[in-house]
Amino acid sequence: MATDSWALAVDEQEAAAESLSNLHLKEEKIKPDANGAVVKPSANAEKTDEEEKEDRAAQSLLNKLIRSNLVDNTNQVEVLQRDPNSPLYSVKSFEELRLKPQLLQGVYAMGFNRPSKIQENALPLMLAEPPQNLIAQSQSGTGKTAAFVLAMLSQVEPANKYPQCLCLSPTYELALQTGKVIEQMGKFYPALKLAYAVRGNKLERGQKISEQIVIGTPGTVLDWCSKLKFIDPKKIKVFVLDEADVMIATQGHQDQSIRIQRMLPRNCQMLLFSATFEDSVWKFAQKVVPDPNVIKLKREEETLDTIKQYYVLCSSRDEKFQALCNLYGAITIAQAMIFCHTRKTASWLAAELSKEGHQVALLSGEMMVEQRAAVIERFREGKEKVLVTTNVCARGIDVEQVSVVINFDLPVDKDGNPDNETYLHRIGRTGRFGKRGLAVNMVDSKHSMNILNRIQEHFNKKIERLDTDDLDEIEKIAN
DNA sequence: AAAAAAT
Repeated sequence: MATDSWALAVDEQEAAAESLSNLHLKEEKIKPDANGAVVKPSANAEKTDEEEKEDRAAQSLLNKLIRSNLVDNTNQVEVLQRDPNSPLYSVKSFEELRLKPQLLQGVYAMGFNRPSKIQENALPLMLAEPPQNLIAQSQSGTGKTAAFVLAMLSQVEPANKYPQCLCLSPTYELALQTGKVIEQMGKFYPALKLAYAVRGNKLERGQKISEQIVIGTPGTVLDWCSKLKFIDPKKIKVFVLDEADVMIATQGHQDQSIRIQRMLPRNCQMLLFSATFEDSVWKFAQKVVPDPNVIKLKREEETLDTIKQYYVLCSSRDEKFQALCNLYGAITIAQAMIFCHTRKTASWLAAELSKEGHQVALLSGEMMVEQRAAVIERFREGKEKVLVTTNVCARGIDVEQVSVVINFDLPVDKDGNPDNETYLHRIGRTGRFGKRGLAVNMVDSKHSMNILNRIQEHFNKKIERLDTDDLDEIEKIAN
């Protein structure tokens, strides 16, 4: 894929990051000590025996907490076709799909050998002639992104220098992440270009863009299609809604998403993907998508089997903070995300943690986009171990080393009711692609205990108490 | 309440 200025900037950042991390590896080279035991010199150089002991305790705590069943791949896929008479089939290999050679090359270059469960069923429908509309629900980390990127890339005509595929994401960070997948998978199309319709990406007025694929957030995309006329929506062939439930929910980005959708041509293919669809949203989805095919991965609660869930009982925000500090040694063994309800709490918590001498990163919607891009990049590279954030990072953000999610505030909607979908998405940031994960919920009142109990009932999955003052009890619970 | 816009 030809790189535009934005993509080039990303490439340069990556190259710089790579050389930095190589340097880091050299410094950290593991070598045996005098007794033949292998230690990481830089990790223990300035630590006292006491601190080392704490480190070991934290490591063993983490290992016990996240020990869990391996992924059970027995999830069943349910497929409802818009034409029940046409043959139902799934593919077991990418070759069967007869993709263009450049696309197949891109698929293999990304390390995909065979389709995932959702891809087996979704790809034949999406690539059928004529193109089919699809509403698909499957858990976090099952390959939804690759599925719809493949659909866009197989429909696109690189020779036509105007936007033909449009993908909407709920946040800036997710748009960047998905854009990277599009760039990687499409890199063997020499003439293909991708445009990012996100905040801060300002273009010169008065001309159309030539990129064949556009990824973006709703507000900017709407502007590009209507007021600024950078995009001719009538020429869009494939329209993708990622995290579709929040994109069409009244509480979410419904207005803008639907306004964009109405500008598209009648025969435009519509693809809706999400891990969750609350009942009312599911009904609305089937109303706005003409003749949809529907794919559901049964037993959504299976997701939770690879994630150990706990709660910590406190009586105030300050106590939650203390409990979090007690846990800190354990959570920083790998990477962790800490979710707060408001931007204000997030920035307060990040400040308090750094006052305690902990290195943390902060990410919320009140920050400038340049800053947000830099923070998420540092977190991805592992330069930041702990990310304090809001619901901006609840969905889709995929950082492999994240093994701990902490709900400093439980997810609630605007009426103060438990937000089960957001809960599932948040803790789904860990335990991705079959890895194990740990979720810790901080409770600070009768009210939030009630919220937690309702979440527990909704998923019918025990959330156990964790006492961060008592290491013995932690061990006991972990066993 | 958060996110999302060149308003």
